[in-house]
Amino acid sequence: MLPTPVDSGNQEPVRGGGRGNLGYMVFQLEALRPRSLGLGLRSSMFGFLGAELDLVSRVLEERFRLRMGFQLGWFCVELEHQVKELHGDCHEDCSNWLWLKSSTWLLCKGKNSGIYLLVKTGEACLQLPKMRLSSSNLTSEAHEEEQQCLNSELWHACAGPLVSLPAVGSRVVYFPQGHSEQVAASTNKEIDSQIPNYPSLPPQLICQLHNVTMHADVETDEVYAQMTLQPLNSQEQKDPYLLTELGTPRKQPTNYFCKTLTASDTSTHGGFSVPRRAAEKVFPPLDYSQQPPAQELIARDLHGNEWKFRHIFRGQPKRHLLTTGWSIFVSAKRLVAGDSVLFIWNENNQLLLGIRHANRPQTVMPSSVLSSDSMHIGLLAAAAHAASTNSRFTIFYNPRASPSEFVIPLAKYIKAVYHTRVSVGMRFRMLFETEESSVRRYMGTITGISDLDPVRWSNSHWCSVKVGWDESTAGEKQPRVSLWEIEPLTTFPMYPSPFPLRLKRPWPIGLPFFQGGKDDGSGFLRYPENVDQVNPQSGTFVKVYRSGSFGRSLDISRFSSYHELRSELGRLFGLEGQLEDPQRSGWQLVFVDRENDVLLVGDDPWQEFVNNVSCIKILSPQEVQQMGQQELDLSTEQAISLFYFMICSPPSAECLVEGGGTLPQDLEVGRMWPPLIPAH
Amino acid sequence: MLPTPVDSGNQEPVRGGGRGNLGYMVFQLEALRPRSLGLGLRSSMFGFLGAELDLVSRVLEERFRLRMGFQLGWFCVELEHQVKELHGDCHEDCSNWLWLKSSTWLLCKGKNSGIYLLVKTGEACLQLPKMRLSSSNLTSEAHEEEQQCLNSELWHACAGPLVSLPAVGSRVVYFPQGHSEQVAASTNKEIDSQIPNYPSLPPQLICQLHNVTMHADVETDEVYAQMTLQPLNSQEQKDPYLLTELGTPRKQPTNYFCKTLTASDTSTHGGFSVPRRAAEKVFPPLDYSQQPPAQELIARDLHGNEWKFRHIFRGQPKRHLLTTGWSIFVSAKRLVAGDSVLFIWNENNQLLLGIRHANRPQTVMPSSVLSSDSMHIGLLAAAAHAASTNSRFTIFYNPRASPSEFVIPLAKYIKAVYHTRVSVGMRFRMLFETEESSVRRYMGTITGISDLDPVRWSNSHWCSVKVGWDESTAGEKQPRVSLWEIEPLTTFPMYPSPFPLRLKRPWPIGLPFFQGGKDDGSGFLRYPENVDQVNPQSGTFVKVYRSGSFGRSLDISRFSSYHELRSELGRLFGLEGQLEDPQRSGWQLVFVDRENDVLLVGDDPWQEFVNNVSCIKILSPQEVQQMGQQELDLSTEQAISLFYFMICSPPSAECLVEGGGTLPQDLEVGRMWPPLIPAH
DNA sequence: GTGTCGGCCCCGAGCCGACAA
DNA sequence: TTGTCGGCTCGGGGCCGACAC
Repeated sequence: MLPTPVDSGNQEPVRGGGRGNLGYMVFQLEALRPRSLGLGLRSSMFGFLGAELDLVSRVLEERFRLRMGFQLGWFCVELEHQVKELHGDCHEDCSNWLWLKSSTWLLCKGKNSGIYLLVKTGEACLQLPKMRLSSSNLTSEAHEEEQQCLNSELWHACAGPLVSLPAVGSRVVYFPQGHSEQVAASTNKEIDSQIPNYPSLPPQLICQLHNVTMHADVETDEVYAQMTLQPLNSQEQKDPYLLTELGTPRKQPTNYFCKTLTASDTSTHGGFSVPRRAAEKVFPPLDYSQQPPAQELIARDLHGNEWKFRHIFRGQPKRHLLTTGWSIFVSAKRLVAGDSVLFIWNENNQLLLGIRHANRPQTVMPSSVLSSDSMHIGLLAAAAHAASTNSRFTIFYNPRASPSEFVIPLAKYIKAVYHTRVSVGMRFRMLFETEESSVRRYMGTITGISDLDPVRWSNSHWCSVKVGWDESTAGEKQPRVSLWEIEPLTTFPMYPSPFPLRLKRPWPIGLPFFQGGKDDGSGFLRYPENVDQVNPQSGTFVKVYRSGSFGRSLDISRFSSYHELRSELGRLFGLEGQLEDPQRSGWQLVFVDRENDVLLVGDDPWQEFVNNVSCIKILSPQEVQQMGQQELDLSTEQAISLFYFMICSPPSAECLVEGGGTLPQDLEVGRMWPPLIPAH
Repeated sequence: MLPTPVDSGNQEPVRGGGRGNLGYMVFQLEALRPRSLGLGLRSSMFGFLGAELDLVSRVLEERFRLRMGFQLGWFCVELEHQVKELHGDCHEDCSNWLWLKSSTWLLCKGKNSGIYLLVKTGEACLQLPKMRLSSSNLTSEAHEEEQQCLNSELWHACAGPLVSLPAVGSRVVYFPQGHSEQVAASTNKEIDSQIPNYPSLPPQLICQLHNVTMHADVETDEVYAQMTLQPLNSQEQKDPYLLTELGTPRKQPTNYFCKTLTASDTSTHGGFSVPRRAAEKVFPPLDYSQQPPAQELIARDLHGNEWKFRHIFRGQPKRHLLTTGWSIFVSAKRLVAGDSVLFIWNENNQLLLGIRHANRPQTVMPSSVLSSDSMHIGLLAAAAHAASTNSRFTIFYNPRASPSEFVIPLAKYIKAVYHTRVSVGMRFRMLFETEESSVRRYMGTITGISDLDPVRWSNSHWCSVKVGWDESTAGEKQPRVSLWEIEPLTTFPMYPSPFPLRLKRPWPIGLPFFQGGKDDGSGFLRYPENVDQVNPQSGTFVKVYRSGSFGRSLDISRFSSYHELRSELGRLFGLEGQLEDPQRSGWQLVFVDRENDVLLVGDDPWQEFVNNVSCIKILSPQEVQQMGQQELDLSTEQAISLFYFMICSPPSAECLVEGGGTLPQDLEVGRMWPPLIPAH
C-alpha cells in the first residue's frame, strides 16, 4: 500500500508544473513570522517570486537535496520527476515505492503516480501517529526512528531550553574561536604555548552541516553532539542557495517534570519524594483501590538503559514516593543533593529519565591522550585543512561545557550581522537559563564593539560586543557576547525596499563577502548617517525618516495621541496637514517595532505603540502606490536581499516558546496551511 | 651554614682552571662500561680528550645546563664562575648560598668560595642519607623530593619492568608516527579521514627533553607520563653535544610483591589472602605474642591517598589476610579477579600500593572534547609547529596503552641505527613483559626491512623491521619492530678507529644527518663488502679482518684452542708464525664480543671466547704501537664519532641490574671515583 | 600454602509513618 | 505539600575456621 501524502486540511497538494510547490515552501517560512504579513509584504513577495522564479526554484531544489528539516509536523511537497536525479544516494530498490530515505525525509511515489517528499523532524515524528506510514516495510525503520526521537527529546530536555542544534543539511557558521573556548573549558586549560597561525582559517567558516548525532557521556551522562561539517568553497558560497533554519530551540516536552534532589532524596536512608503534581501529570495513574496504591515504573535513560522503580502512594499525609530501585539509580549516576532528575512521559507512553548534574566545581579529568595545547592546535589545524580542501571535519559540541554555541545557523548569523544595527549605548536583552532550567531575560547595555582577540582573530564577530549588565547579581555574566545572542531593543531594519535607504554597495550574489571577515560587509554595518543627531537612546527617542530628506529624532513620550504625533511630524517635515488623514492625502506612516516588524501606524493602542516603536518612516503617496503594485522595481540583488531578510527574520520568541499564541486562530500548529493565492 | 661539597672518598674535588673536572665526568661515563677498559681505550680516550679538550669542555658545560641526571649517587663538580651566566632562570636571592635549584640539581657556593654543582636522580635520593644536605633550609624541599621519589618508584612498578623514561635534560628522538599509534589505541579509532601533510615534520625529531612528570589517571590509576620536548634546530644538532643516558629501565624495587587477584580476593564474601612469603617480606612483622597476631597497615597509592587495612594472621592452617578496609579498596579501584595489586615497602619504611588492571577489553570512552581525527592532526601539527619554530611542545606517554615507546633516548637511537648492522635473515631477541610482570626474551628472525608507511612516513626507522617469531604462541606479537627494541644476536661494531674500516663519508659534526631520514646516514649502514662470504650465521662463523686485506669468515667451532686459531689465522692471512707469540712478533689479535666490547684475544677461557666472539681483527705491530701511543691520528670527525660510540655503548645489563658485580673491587657504587690521571 | 565455602553476626540500606516547616 | 527523622527489619557485607587441592 502506498503512503498517502499528508493533506493540507481538506486540500490536495498542488501538483503539476513543478513550480507550484513554491507556495508551500514560502508559506512555511511565513508561518514563522505572521506579524510581518501586516504591511503588504505578502504581495511584494509574490511579485518578487514572480520575477525570480527560476532562481528561487533552484534554491528550493537545493534545499531538498540538503535534507532540511521543518519545525512543525510532516509536510508533503510534490516534486518533478527530474528532482530525483539530483540525489546521488538513490537506493537500489527504485522499483519499490520507497525511492530515497533518510532519518528526516522520504521520497516516494504517491497513489496518483506523483512524487512526494515527506520531511519531518524528531519533534514531528513524536506528534504524528505511526499510521502515517502504512507500509509494513517501514516497521523496523520506524522503530529505529522512534528510538532516535526518544533520545532526541530526552537529549534536548537534558541540554536545556536554550540549546538548539542546526538542522542536518543546513548551512552553518563555525567559529574556531568558540570551539577553542569549549576545549579550554573542557580541559580546564587555557592555551599556554605558542599556537601556529593558520592564515587560511578565517574567524568564521561557512559550512554545510552533513550530520548531527546526539550523545551522552557514558560516565557522567553529560549530553554532547557530534557534527560533521564541510566548509564551502568560494564558488559554492556564490551559489544563491537558500538560507533557512534559524535553529530555534526545541519545544520543551509538556508531559515532564524536573526536580532538584534534596538531601533526603539522595541519602541511603530512604527513597525519592515525588512532587504530587508531577507524579499525577507524568506517571501513569495508580490504582487507588489497592492499599497502598503502588506500581512498578520502568524508565529509560539516554543510553537506553532501563531503570525500574517502585512507585508508591503512602505516608501520613499521603505522598508519592519512588522506593525500591531508587538508590541503585542514585549511586549509578553518582547523584548528590543539588543535582536534578527529569522524567518525561512521551507520546508513545514511554517514561524517559534524564539527569542534570549541578554546576559543581567540575573535577576535570586531565586527558592522558593529548595535551591541551595539541588539542587546540588540532582543532585549528583540522578546520584549516578542511577549509583549504573543502573536506569534512568532525567536531563535538558540549552544550553544558561550552560558554556559547560555536556552530550557528547561517541564517541566524546573517540576520544578526547584516540585518541588525547595533551601536554603543544600545540597550538589549538576552536569554539565560535559570537554576530551575527555565528561561529568563536579562537586560544590558552595549558598551563597546571590538575584536575579542585582535591579534589572532581580527575582524571576528565572535563575542565582538562588550556589554554591561543591569542587575548587580549579573556581575558574573560574561562581559562579551556575540551579535546573534542578543536582542537589541532598538534596531534599524536593514532590508532595502520599500525603504529608500540605499545600500552603499549592492548585495552580492550569494555570500562571498564572508570569507574576508566583517570588513567586506561593511556596506551594511557596525552607524546610520544621522547617528549623531540621536540623543542617547531616555529610551523614548525615535528616529523618523522621509525619502529625500534627512532624518529627525523625536521624543515620543512628548506626545499623548496619534493625532499629536501626526501633527508634529507634518510640521517637522514640511507636510503640514498631509499626515492627519491618510485616506485623503495619500501620505502614510509606517513604523518598525522592536521585533523588526513593519507595521502601519495607528492600528495599535497609543501606549502600546509608544512602547514598541523603534523608528518611523513617512511614505509619500507614490511610495504607497508603488508598494501596492505587484511589480516592484527590484534589482536581482535587492530581491535576494529581501528574500534573505524574510526567511532570516526569527519568529517572535513568544510565538514559539509559548505555543503560538500570536498565530491567527485558524492556523493550527502542526497542520498544513493552504497555499497563498498569488494576486492576478 | 654552607653545604659541604660531597667529597670523593678522602679527596677534595679538583678545582681551578675550570677544565679540571673533566676527569670526573669521563670517569663517570667509563663506569658504565668497565669492560671496554680492557684494550687501552682508556688511554686513547685521553689522547682524544687532550686533543679536543675545548670541544668536550663545552659539551660538558652544556650537559650541566641541561640538568642531566646521573645513574648513581650525588656528584659534585666545581665550576667556573661564568658558568652561572649560562643559566637563564637564576633565582633572585643570589646573595644566598643557594643560587639555582631544580629537583635534580643545586648550584651553590662552597666554603672555599668555589661554585659547586650538585646533581642527583631519583634513584640517588633514595640511596643517599639526607645528611648530605647539611643546610636546614632544605628540609621541606627534601621532603618534596622524597615524595616525588616515592611516587616515581611506585609509578615504575605499576608501569612494568620494561618501561623506561629518558632522563630530564637529555636528548631524545620523538616519533610522531608512534605517537599517532598511541592516540589511535587510546581513542580506539584509526585515522579515518584525510590528514594534511606536514612536509616540515620528519618521521623522527631530535628533541631536548625539558620535563618529565609522572601521572596516574584519576579514574583508573593507569600510569602515564607527560613530557615537554623541544626540537633542536639544525645548528643545535650540529653542536657536538654530549649524548648520554640510554634510558635504562628503573631497577624494580626489592621489597615488593605483586599478586593477581582471585575470585575470593575480590568477592564481598571475604578479604585478601596474602601469600605468606610476600607478607613476611614486605609487611612489617606481626607481634606473634598477640592472639591472633594482627596490625593495621597504612598504604599510599599513586595519588597519595591512604588506605588502611587490618592485617591478621589466623585460620587453620594459619595464613596472612587483609580484612577490614580491603573491600572498600576493591570497590574504589573497581578491581575484579584477574587484576593485580602490588605492595612496596620502601627505604623510608612506607608502604606503597599500586594496581594494574588486567588487559581486559578496555571500554574506551569516546572523548567528547575533540574528534579523534582532530587529535591526530593536532599531534602532528603541534610537532610540526614546534619543529619549525624550535619551541616546546607537550606529549603524553601511556606505557600500558602505547604499542611502543615513541620517545627514546637519542643515544639508544644512534646505537641501534648507526652502530648496529641488521639484515634480513638475522636472528634477534627481544624482551617482553610476562603475565606475572616479569621479563622474558622471545627469539625471532628478521624477515624484511622497509617503511611501515612509505607514503606518509618514508625513510622512517619506526617499526622498519619486519620479523617472524619463533614460538607459535607468539603469533599475536607485533609483526614489526623498531631497531632499538631488538638485540641482534650477531652485530657488527660500527665505531671507526682503531679498526681501519674506512668510512665512506666522514662522520659529520653533530647529527645533521638525522633531519633527512635514514638515507643521509647511509655511509654507516643496513652490508660489509664481504658479506656474501659469510655463511648464514650454525652460529659459529666469525668474520676476521686485517688492514689492507679482505676479510675471511671462519667456523670457530672447528678449533679447540687459541693456538689452533692463531695458527690457522696466520695461514689464512699469510702471517705464518707471526700470531702465535704476540710478545715476540708484535702482531696482536683483538675481538669484538656480543656486547660490542673490544677485548684482547686470549684472556678468556677458550670456550667462553667461542661463545662470545663476534668478529676478530688482526693488528699489525704498527697498529698496536699506534694504539699504545697517546696521540692517535684521528680527525675531528673520527674523534667525535669515537666519543659518541663510547658513551652510547650500553653498560652490560648484568652490571647495572645486579649491582655492579663486574666493577673493580675498589670502586664502590654511589661513591665518587678519583679522577683518572692523564698520561704525560 | 591458599582458594573456596558454610556458618554466623551485625551493620546499614531501606521501608514505614511521625512530625513539622 | 514535602523534607527530615526515629523506628524497625532483613539482606548481605564481612569475619571466622573447615576443608580440599
